[in-house]
Amino acid sequence: MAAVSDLTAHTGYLLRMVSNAVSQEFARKMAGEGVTVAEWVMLRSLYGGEAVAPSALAGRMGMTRGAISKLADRLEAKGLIERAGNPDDKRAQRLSLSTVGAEKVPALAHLADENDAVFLAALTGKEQESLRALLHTLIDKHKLSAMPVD
Amino acid sequence: MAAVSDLTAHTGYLLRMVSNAVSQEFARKMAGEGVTVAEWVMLRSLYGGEAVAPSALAGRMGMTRGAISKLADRLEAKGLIERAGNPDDKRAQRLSLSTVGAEKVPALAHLADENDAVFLAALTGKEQESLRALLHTLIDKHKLSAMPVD
DNA sequence: TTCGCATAGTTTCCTAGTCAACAAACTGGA
DNA sequence: TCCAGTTTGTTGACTAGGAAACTATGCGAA
Repeated sequence: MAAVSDLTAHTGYLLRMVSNAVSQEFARKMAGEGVTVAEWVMLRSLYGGEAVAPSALAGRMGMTRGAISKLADRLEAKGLIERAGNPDDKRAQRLSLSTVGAEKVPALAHLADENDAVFLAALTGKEQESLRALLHTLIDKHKLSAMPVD
Repeated sequence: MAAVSDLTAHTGYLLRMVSNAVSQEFARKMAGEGVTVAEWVMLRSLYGGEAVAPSALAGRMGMTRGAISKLADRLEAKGLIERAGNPDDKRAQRLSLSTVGAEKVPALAHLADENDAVFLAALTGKEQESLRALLHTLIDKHKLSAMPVD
């Protein structure tokens, strides 16, 4: 007999369930600020640093260059980021936050902090530490690096 | 000064990172069998039980009825599920696995088991237990129920 | 020098969702 | 009884992202 394990028997399943719950709630909060999660990640990635090439962001965010191109279009249309050409290499661009964009990041970051805190409040401080440690172990051992967006 | 915490400071972020890694690898394996993750979840949900109404599946899978309708179209076109009318209520339908569909589930389930095992092998048995327990705590406390698909 | 290949970003086509409007079928209170 | 409101599944418009083709630019070896 082929044993068909229950869906919830898989830790991957539980992970997705929990992860989705946090993310969806977070997406809802971001939407209230007129921003998507992907947009938030890009804004945060550009915050307080050098201007960044779209292709570099693609790597960091785990998205294709095509997706980054469109995402940048949207953020530029909203006036939150700026595209600058690179005189050294006419193919290249440098993305950076606009003033408005930079001003918006702290508020969004606060929502992110809050979202995290509320969700994790279901665990004790020790448990939270434990969870974080386990996730870090998985990330390290699997050499995960892309910032998740979807 | 408004403190802007690092993206990776959020446990929700780590969760999404790990969850995405497992899911994407799983999606890749499912794709090799010509099935998407959402399709797998629907197939598994229909396995070994009564026929189910689309709207019930929508609830279980955390998707809209519209999405379920289209998903069922695809699975029906692939010959993996069957749609039956309900004489008691002419609006309603009952979805069930076709013979082919039922035969396919165990193989897919095996892939799911394997995917999980490989990923979690980065943790000791005790750690795996611990992770599962923490996730269950979060699920219980937040009363999560929808089967995650995306 | 220049030609072939690599690289950066864009664009087109496709997929899989959501949301909201809808038709058909059911239900229950006046 | 019958009609107003609800529920079921479907559909169309829209969105976000991936894959791959495409354009423009840069670079290195012959």
